[in-house]
Amino acid sequence: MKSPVIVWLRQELRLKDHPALAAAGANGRPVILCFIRNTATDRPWLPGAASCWWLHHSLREISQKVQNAGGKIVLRSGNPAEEITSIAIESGASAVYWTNAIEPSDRKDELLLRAELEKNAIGSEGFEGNLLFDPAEIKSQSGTPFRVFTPFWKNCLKAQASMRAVQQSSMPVFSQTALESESLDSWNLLPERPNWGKQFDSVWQPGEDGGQAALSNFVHRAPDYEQDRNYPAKDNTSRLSPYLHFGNISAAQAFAATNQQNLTSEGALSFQRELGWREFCAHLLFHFPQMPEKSFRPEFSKFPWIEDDNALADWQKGCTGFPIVDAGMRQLWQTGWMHNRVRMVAASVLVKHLLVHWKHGQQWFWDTLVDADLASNSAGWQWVAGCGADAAPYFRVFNPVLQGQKFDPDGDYIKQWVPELMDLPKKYLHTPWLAPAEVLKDANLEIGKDYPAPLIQPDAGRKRALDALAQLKKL
DNA sequence: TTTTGAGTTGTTCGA
DNA sequence: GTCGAACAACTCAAA
Repeated sequence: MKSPVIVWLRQELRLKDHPALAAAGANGRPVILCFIRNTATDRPWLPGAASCWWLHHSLREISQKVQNAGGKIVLRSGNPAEEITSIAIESGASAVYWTNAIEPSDRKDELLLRAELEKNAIGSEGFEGNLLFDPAEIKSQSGTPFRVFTPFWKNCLKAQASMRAVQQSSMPVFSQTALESESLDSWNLLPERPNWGKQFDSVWQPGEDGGQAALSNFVHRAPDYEQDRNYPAKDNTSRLSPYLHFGNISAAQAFAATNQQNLTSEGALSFQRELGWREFCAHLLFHFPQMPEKSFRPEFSKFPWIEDDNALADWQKGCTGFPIVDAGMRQLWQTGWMHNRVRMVAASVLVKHLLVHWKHGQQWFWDTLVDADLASNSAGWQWVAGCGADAAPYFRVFNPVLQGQKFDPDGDYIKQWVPELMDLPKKYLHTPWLAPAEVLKDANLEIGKDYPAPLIQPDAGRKRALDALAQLKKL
């Protein structure tokens, strides 16, 4: 009887195109899958509430699949190094395999586990699988990590030959283990009181099957992606982000799928560029592990942020008085996701018009997004705030009214998520506070009662942000 | 080696 | 109404 190999799952909750799993199951070796709910108290960035929802359903799906194949997933809570070593000893495993992670605390866990396993003469190996490229391999000509996206992605495309390819492998043999496992339900990953996730079920199908379905659905829409992706009402983004974050599908699968079908389509190339941004953010976090905590540009530690709990709460609830922002924030709360264009506008309003520290926005998105990803979320917020790598120039301040008029010209998106504005004529949909009294009356709307007045006038907010940034330059 | 040009997602102003 | 320029500072690659 061959001794089993353990595969430690984290953010690669799939069975196909899984290099660590394929290697573990090679030559008919029995495989034990395990997932450790990390309860180490010194660990920052434990999964947020929406992430927990997705995690629950992904784990349930994969564990069902493994069960159907005659095995089971071992679920444990605690410190990964200790738990996995003890699982390995209990099961007589010859080795533990995993997929290399990017998050600093995950990488620390890998080192600790490797050391623990070595002490017990158990093998260990980390595999690629989450990204298209190994972030340690990509360097500019001067040998340093890239800090600008375009040269980074050019470099990646030039090196396409060394991009990780999709791996076809048959289902491994799963060990019929008697190892103890906690029950998924006992982890209480789903919301209860209140059950804010009740709309999630109708919007998402977490897991590998849902990911494959979303990918093939997107491939048909990809030709129009370039044109339509900026219009939230058209809803022609890929919606693959949570599947990619949890590894329900791999980035390599997504890249390959859009390559086959639409080799020459602008839309496919533009989508692959977005995969490139995911890759770039991971690259940044890998090389600059402080990114989630500290501004990339050190001078921003002196930025005159305003601690304004009321403004923050209004922003979180979708009550800023800017319809496009409020629509986005409510879409986020109700579905765990927000359209990319609207994310930029909502984020810009928080950090520029309201001068609230980007960390508060980062934290809220972390808790509410089903696709919350430490690398992308942190890099994105720093980009909007202007303190990140390859960040927006300081003078680039989104005007929430103009953005709404440009990208939701008929107000369909706004009306979907801010129904109290339903009867307002198109002319005032983006500026309800400017509507004449009789128009408001006809629309059954009282500003300040049915819908808030804007927290700050767009031009005043813009000026205040530019002044704050100018002040920073003088220091 | 040094210089030069270009760089995800914008807005405003003045011609 | 449309269009180009201006709005920094810095990274990277190519000339």
